[in-house]
This record gives sequence, C-alpha cells and structure tokens, in this order.
Amino acid sequence: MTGGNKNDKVNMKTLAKELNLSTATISKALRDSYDISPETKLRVMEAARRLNYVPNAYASSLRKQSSNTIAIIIPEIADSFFSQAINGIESIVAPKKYHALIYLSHDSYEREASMFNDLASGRVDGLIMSVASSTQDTGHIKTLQETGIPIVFFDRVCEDITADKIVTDDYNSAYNAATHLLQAGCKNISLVTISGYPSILTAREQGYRNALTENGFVVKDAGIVTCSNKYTDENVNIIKAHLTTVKPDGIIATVEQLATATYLACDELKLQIPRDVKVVCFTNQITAAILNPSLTTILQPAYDMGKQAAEILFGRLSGRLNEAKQELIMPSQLIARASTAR
Amino acid sequence: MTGGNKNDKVNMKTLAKELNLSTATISKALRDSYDISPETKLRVMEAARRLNYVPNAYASSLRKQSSNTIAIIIPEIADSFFSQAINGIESIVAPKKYHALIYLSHDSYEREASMFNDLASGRVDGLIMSVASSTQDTGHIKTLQETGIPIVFFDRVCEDITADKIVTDDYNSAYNAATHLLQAGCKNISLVTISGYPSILTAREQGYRNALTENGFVVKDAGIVTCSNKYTDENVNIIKAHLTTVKPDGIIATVEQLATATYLACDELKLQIPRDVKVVCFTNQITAAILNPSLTTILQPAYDMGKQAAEILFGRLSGRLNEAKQELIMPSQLIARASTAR
DNA sequence: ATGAAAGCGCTAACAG
DNA sequence: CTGTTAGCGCTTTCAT
Repeated sequence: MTGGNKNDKVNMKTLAKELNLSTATISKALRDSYDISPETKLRVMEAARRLNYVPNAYASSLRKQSSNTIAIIIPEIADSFFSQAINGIESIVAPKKYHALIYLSHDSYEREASMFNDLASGRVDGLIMSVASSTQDTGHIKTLQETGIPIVFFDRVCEDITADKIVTDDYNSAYNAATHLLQAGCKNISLVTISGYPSILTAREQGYRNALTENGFVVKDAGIVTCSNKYTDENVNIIKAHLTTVKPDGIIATVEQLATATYLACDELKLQIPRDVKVVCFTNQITAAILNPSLTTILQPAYDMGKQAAEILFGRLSGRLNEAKQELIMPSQLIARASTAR
Repeated sequence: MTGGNKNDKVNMKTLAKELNLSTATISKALRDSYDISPETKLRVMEAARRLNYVPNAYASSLRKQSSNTIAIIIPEIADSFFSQAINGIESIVAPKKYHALIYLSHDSYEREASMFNDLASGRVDGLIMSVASSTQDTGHIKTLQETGIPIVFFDRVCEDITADKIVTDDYNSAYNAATHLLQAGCKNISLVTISGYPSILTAREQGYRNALTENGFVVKDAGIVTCSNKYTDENVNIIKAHLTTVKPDGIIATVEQLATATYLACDELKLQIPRDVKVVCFTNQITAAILNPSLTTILQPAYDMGKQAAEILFGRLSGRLNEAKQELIMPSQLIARASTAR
C-alpha cells in the first residue's frame, strides 16, 4: 500500500495518553457530556483535531447496539422515480449524520429475501423499502419487523403488513388517466403493465377498469398487456404484438420503463402518436417534455415521498412517533402533453 | 416496538451453550475452517439455522479491522450515467457479499470533503469515486489515500492523484462530435458545458477546440457557454441567452442534464432542431431515441465502467493486483440520430 | 469532574 | 480437533 502507515492510528486511547486522561473522559468530552469541565472539553477537542482523530463507527455501533445507519431497498436504481426518491431520503438522512445502505432487489424475490438476513444482524436501525414486483410471500419482511426494526414502505407497499406507508393515489391517477384518454376521444384503451404483485399495479388496474366501466365500456382481459419486469427491450415486441392484434387507440403504461418500449413499438409499426394511438405513462423522467411527441405523464412526487418516508422513519427511531402506523397518500399529477392531444 | 423481543438475541455464545462447545469452535465451524470435524460443522450449521443465528457484522468488522464494505461517491444519483455505473459496480460487489455505501456529493466540494472523515474511520475497505465538479483542492482525497485505502476513480478523475482510473476517451469523443457536426454542415458550433474542474470537461473542450481549429475555424471564447452544475432549470435561460446572441448552428452539450435544457431553450426560442441548430449531447438517457427530434448522443459504457472499477478495486483489496496503478480508457460511442441530420 | 472496569460479539493466537 | 484467552475501540455504570 502506498505509504499506508497503519501504526499512527489514533483512537481514544491515543488521546487519553496524550492528555493524561482516561478514555472514559475522552468519550464523554467528545460527546459534549454535561459532567466534563469546559476546559477539558476544549483540550480534548483540540487534541482530537490536531491528531486527526476519527471515531470508529463499528466499535461504537457494537457497543451501543445501534448503528446510525438505515437501509433502503428498491427494485432498481436506474429509474427516475427511485433515484429521485433516494435524493429525498438522503436530504433527511445526511444532515442527521446517518448513513444509508442501498440494496437493489432488481425486482427479484430471491435477492430481496436474501438481503433481509443482513438486516437482522443489527446492521441497520431501520428500513425504507419499495417491494420487488415478484414478491408474493412477505414472510421475510414480517420476520424482520418482529425483531423490532421499524420499516417504512413507499410506493410499492405490502398490503398484508401493518407498517407506515407512503403511496400515491394510484387508483385515482389511473382513473384520471383513463378519463383523460376518453375525453381525448379514445374508444379502445389498453393498459400496459408489468408482471408481479405490487399493490400499486392492482390499484392502477382497478382505476383503469372502473373508469372504463363507468363510462359504458366493457373491459376485456385482452386489453391488458403484461410485460416483463426486467428492464429489457423484449417488451417492445410484446407491445407490438398487442398493438397489432388488439389495435388500441389509447394506452396507459403503468411504469416508467414502459414509456420507451411503447414509443419504440409504435414507431416500428409506423403508428403515429397521438393520431393513431394516444399514450399516457406513469413516469418521472425529466425528458418527458421533450419526447417525440411530448409525453403525457402521471408524475409522482418522488422526492417528497422519499423525504416523508425518512421523516416518519426517524420519528419511529427517536420514539417521537409512536401512534398507530400511518398510511400517507400523496397526490400524483397528470401533466397533459402532446401524446394525448386530440 | 411491536413485539420486539430483544432478549432472544442469538449470538455465538448462545450457539456455544446450546451445543456445549466454545465460541471459538462455533466461529471456525461457521467459517468452514479446516480444523473442525465435519460432524461438528454440521451440528453448528444446523443449530445456527434452527435458532436463526445472524452474525453481527460490526463485531466482526471491529475485530478483523476490515468491513467488507466499499464506498461509492458520486455527484448525483438521478443521472443515467451514474445510476447505470452503480448497477455495474453492484454486479461485482453483491456476489462477493460486500456492501456498498453510496455517498452523494451533489457536486459540492464541501459535502465531498466532509464525507472523507467518515471513510478514514475504517468504515470502508475501499472507495470508488467520481469527483464533484466543484472540487479543485484534492487534499482530502490524498489524505485518505495515505491511510492505505485503495481508491479507484471513474469518469471524473483527479489528474493530480496517482490511482486507478477508468475513463472514456473524452477528447476523441468531443473531437468526433464536432467533426460530425461539421460534416452535417455546421459553421458555428458552440460548446455547452458546466462550471467546475473535472478533467473530463477539459478533455471534451480540447477535443472540441482542436476539431474546429484543424478544420480551419477559429474558436472564440464566446462559443463556450458555462452552465450551472446544479440540476436546475436556470440553465435554460443561460442557453437561451447564448442562442440569441451567438446564434450557433450546432451545439455540443457535455453532460447529461444539459440535453433537456438545450431542447427546452430551442423550443422556447422557436428554433427548430436540426434545421436551425443541430445538437449532440454526452448522455446515457435511454429516452434519447424517442426525443423530439431523436437526439444524437455520445453514449458512455457506464455499466461496464462501473464493473471495471469494482473489479480493479477488488484486485487491490485482495492483493491480487499490485502492479502500478492503471488508467483504463473505454470507448464511447457516437450514435447519430435526427438532431444532427442535414 | 474524572477514572476504573466491564463488556458489546467476534476472531485469532496459541495450548492442549 | 477443540478450548482458553486476549482484545478490536468504544460507551456506560459506578466509584471516587
């Protein structure tokens, strides 16, 4: 190692020796405890700075049985919704000098379940998560919860678990999206969605179904296309097949990665948006406004959802918050653009 | 806490008591050490599973003085290049049962520098980073490096630090982008870039300058627009002002977040791409192909860069790799689309 | 106001 | 093959 002088490691013992104090005093002085004299505190702080003392987080965690670390479990990081949510979480976590350990499930139940081993070891004090779309059995989550670690769900929540949850009004958003398409003149609206069990998909599908039914349309199963939850381009073919057979004049895409797939499918089939098919998608992509044509989106308050989730988690961690678990529903926003123009 | 039965915490002592063995034996058995009898190993494994034993990572880290954790420092997470790079890093880190602690500098030198305190505490075994654009003084990085922690830079590297580096061929990419615009008929090409010191910006600017000069053009400083490195929309105005005064017929945008700003600026000024202005941008956004018009991009191999960075880091950590530091240059790809059509 | 001592859970010499 | 022992660096009673 280039100049790794491991021996100059300075810990509390070093400081104690330097100042002729005990490590106990050092410890208290550094934590600004009330029963240390102001002058001693100053001497300790000064020495710490001078010798470049850095506390060992693991020793502290081991001793205190708490880690000042939280976990974030999300399906995917290369997704605007989730990355914006992380920025929101981080805006709360960082100032508190907490750390965030980010786990990516890649929408796989197996990966997700295996991560929970780690979490039970006291590695983290709390968890913020969005469930993998392939997760059906939630035993791993319940087990962790029983150890007393607080969990806050956001967006993709577990219906069968009692915990704090931050979601958007998925039912209404999809209902509004469908209504918006109907008003734009669509008569045959399809739902393009992904496989899996997240509650948000059920809610979005229900909103879609009810909007159609209430407007006198019959919802056929053929009108619902299920794509892969992988971020691959096989979905383009699935959507192309659907467009060819069912010939919808309107599409609601339920998750971000389906926006590009839908556009490409239409393009390859020489279908023009919005003339031949109108499209609306649940997405937070900043480029929606400059797409060809600009895309009507349902924009979720990702940053604020993350922020809220973190705030609630810290409320639980500090004991400040100990009422019943709450479910916070934050409004999404339908932003009409050219892809749904008449 | 809901059913938090803290007292059933099972550690090695519990297992030892259960099986009438010492904790040393338990420890070795669990690590599959050669000097434990197969039957004992089986008994230990079985008991561990039965009692739901989870090792305490912090105790282990404290004792071993290594944490099986690496740090990733990047400017921003809501950026396709960086999030794809993280996926690449994670593809190497996860199978090794390592953890990745992600730190976001938000392109601020102060934030970045303050993170380095944390890292010196033995919290992480190694670091993969992309430097904040506002970082000029690299003392904090050098200090950490001197403690013997291996550092691998990717994309935004530090010129004045000897370390492993993964970059793309920024000079050539910009050179090619400029040549591409010239071939498309541009006579007045501007560079839209961000403020800050990353070497990649210098390289990209140099590629731009040389391509123009070699083709008989004079590069004026007015042809280079410097935007904010914040992910805000004030940049739209900066670019609008430039378009109005300098009236370029071609634009090279050096970083992802400037693509949307450039498009919006043109749109607001009713300038048509590619008729009035041709645009090429360094970006990994998946939506580039479906923009209006589709955007000519310089696509960096983000995922592979992350993967390589992680592989080199693990090479250093394992001691397998101990030759001189290497600088790996990975090729970017210019993907011509409608925004630069003649 | 300061210090002595115990111990968080684990690992690694070393003995047997 | 198994156990004893010491200690990683820190925090926290409990004395003084």
